[in-house]
Amino acid sequence: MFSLSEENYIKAIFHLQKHPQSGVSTNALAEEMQTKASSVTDMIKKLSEKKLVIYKKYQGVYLSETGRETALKIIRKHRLWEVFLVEKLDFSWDEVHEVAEELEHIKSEKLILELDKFLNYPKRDPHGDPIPDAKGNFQVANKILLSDLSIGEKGTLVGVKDSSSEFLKYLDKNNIALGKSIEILDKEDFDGSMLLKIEDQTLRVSTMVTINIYIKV
Amino acid sequence: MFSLSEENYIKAIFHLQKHPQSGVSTNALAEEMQTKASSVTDMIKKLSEKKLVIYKKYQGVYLSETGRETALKIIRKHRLWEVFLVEKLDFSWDEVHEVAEELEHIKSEKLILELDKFLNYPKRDPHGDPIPDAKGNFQVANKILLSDLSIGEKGTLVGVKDSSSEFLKYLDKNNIALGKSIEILDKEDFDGSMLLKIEDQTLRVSTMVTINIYIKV
DNA sequence: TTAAATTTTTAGTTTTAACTAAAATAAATA
DNA sequence: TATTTATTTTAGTTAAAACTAAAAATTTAA
Repeated sequence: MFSLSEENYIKAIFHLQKHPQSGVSTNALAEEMQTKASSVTDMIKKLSEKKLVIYKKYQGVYLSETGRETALKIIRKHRLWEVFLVEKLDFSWDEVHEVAEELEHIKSEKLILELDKFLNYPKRDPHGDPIPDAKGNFQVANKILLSDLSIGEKGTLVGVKDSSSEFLKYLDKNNIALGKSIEILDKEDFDGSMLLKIEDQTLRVSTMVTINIYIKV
Repeated sequence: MFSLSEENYIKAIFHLQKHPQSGVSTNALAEEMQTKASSVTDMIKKLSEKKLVIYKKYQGVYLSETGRETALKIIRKHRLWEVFLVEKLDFSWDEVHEVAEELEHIKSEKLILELDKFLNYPKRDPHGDPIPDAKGNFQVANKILLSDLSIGEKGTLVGVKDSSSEFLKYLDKNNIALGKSIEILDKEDFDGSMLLKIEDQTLRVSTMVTINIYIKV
């Protein structure tokens, strides 16, 4: 149906489109895809001809409805495979991304349907991100960034924004994991760092950490 | 490491090399790869530069030791995924090949090590073919073609030569499966067809069938 | 509101892996 | 052995997806 490269572009546009409501810029896409702006323009033209994106010169690019559906299918596959790797093959949450990046492109409806069943229809991946169902629907959690909480507020860790291996290993090392309860004991106005009570332990973390953790209050 | 196309060529050469002890011909490879002889020549030159094959113009091509190891790794992955699909995801043995053709190219040592463990180190795939271990070793079964048996001989069905969906569905329909005991009740000299006793049923099959079933006597 | 800086697009190349057509080599046959 | 036939290789193209360098459009700033 679509080439590897086309699928990766669609996915990248989907991820970048979330933040701004405006179109995705050529440069932003080039950055995300680790390529040059000129290559992006070429590919966008192709995707536009295939009706996967809406594109006007110099105006940025948007996913069409078909494009959005395509993106959600790929994301569904990616996240289901991540669950598989962690729950069945003993991968840790910082090891799954790269492999899932490859597995997400395997083309078989049945494979994903059966994998979903085998995993018992999981709703979230190992990083707390929602898994779209076969129709592309998924629940958007009412989560907020840890950095937006004030002293005294409490919540549960439900996701991470940065899924890099480095960040996840830091969390592991400090015993911070999905589902743990967190309370803000203190917050430093100066640099935004926080003193947290995570279950029974107390820990001071920098803004780099607080802006990458999602909390459900 | 190697491109998708390179891996598929290596695999094809491995499969074709089994039969004749001589080199694999350009035309045979073209047939196997569903491409033109000229494309094959191009690719063989590249594989030769990468030391995966041994090649002299007009002399056919052979896998080098590295090439053989590479082929066995891909075959190991293919067959492990087939076991996964059948045992965990309820695929039938005629549905697994295509998907495994894609999965076999996923690049992760850990993935295959863990998958092997998860499946409890299977020795054979759903079609009875041996699965190489992590070092590339596998047991060669002392199997023979059903067509080579004579009236009165008995054995167990241990594999199929043709793994096409059509053939496998034919076997399913007639209740012929791996592990079943088979006895030759009669054999027609004229066309090679056989009257078989398979467990409790009696069935007449054509040569097309007998030359594609492996028996262990 | 021009001029400078930035972003984006165009034009032209490169690489990979295919292709066609024609030439070269090897094998088969008269 | 000479000639015909079949196989294999070479030469030159094509398409996808990247690239560089330069031109065009947009945005920012003087």
